[in-house]
Amino acid sequence: MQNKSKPQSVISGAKPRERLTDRKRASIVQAAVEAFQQYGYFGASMNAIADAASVSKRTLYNHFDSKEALFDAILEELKVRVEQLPKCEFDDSRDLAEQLTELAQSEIDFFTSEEVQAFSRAGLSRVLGEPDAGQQVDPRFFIRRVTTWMKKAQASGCLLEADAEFAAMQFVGLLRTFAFWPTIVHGEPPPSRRKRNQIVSHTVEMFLSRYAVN
Amino acid sequence: MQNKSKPQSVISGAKPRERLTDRKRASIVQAAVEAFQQYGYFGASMNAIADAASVSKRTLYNHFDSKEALFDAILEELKVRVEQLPKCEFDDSRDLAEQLTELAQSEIDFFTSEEVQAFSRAGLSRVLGEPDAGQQVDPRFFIRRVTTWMKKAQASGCLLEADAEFAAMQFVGLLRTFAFWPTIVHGEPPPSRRKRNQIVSHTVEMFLSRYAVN
DNA sequence: CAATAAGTAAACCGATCGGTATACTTTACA
DNA sequence: TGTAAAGTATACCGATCGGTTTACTTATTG
Repeated sequence: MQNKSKPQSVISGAKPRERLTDRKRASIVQAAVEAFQQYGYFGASMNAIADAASVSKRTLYNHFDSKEALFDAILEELKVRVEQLPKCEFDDSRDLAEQLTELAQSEIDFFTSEEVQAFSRAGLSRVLGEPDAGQQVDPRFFIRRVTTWMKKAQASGCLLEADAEFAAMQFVGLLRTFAFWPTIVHGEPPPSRRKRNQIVSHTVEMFLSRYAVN
Repeated sequence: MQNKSKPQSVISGAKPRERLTDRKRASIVQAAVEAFQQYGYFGASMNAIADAASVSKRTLYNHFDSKEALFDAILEELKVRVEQLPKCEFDDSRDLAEQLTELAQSEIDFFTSEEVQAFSRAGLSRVLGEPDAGQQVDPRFFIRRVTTWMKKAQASGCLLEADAEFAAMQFVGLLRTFAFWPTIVHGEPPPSRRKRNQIVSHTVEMFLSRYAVN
């Protein structure tokens, strides 16, 4: 018997006194996230996940009926995370650039986080190998928050009228160009806090130079 | 031992009057591109590629020592393609927006093309499953053309001084946000000519509103 | 404190993978 | 036209995969 103090789910919060079965489950999820990140969906074997989780293979299959089910369970947890992001309501009494900066910052913090990175890599590798099975995620889902912000800012007359969703994609796209895709594709380390601030400020600057009312 | 005498593109279709061995090779490559695109690097099996190419497995391995070699051979062809893109030299006697539009258009045409899409999917699926073995592609490679354009435009005083590579990434990133990643990730059909023109014009507009000297 | 739910290790299954071996036929060219 | 190069079909190899089975031990709980 080795570590009794296995960390909890990478994705959900910490809970100190859990039943063994819950700890096992959390251990599995953590190992799965790491394995999927490191080797992709197909490269991560259930054997390896069970080993890394210090769990017998049968236990793994008692918790999750299949590799797919395991993956989907993690995906579901991730979606919850997205919905728990701060609301970022537009407030026309506050400075526009300041609010945009906040929005960009929370956005960039989200998708440079380890869990999101891990799962994006895994999800991408899966969708690339099983084009059919991957359409469970709405492309608009991850920019919905920004889109609604844009709409409100436009309605308040603080932003030029334009296709809000398009503008939101430009905004998020600029962030992802520097802080998401390079990490995913080239395995670069995620940008430092300082780097991220630069990216955010350049993005806000470009966005406002196009959409600010003057 | 691979190439003997083969100036013709491996990626494009087979020509009628070739030696049998060349036709076989071309057939293999074509089948491989399609298989890699459809099933990803790991999902595409050498058996399936041989069958699809109407070639015996031994012939496949006579042309390419391994799956990796086959993949790399195609990758090499793709690089040549990139280098053959029109030069797009900056010309300060011409309208800035017009030139930027041309640059964007040739850029977007390139990475919405079927071959580039196919190979991006394959390359991505591979790099996600073998993070170590995939770093043969320089991230700067695909924006080099735009970067040098930016530098010349800046030197001519037509664009605001700024980090040329960063600006190039913003420019290309905006294009890819709409015309590359959605196709790769969500399997959407590539945007129509009309759609692409819209993307180009919005991108040029945003870019100029930030970097044009006025 | 039993009963039972959940855990363990290890062998096993059928399928598939990348790649090779064998034995033979077709194509290309000096 | 004869021979070497390149093609074919098919079976095979060892490894690994997702998932199951067996026989047993440990935790949790009424």
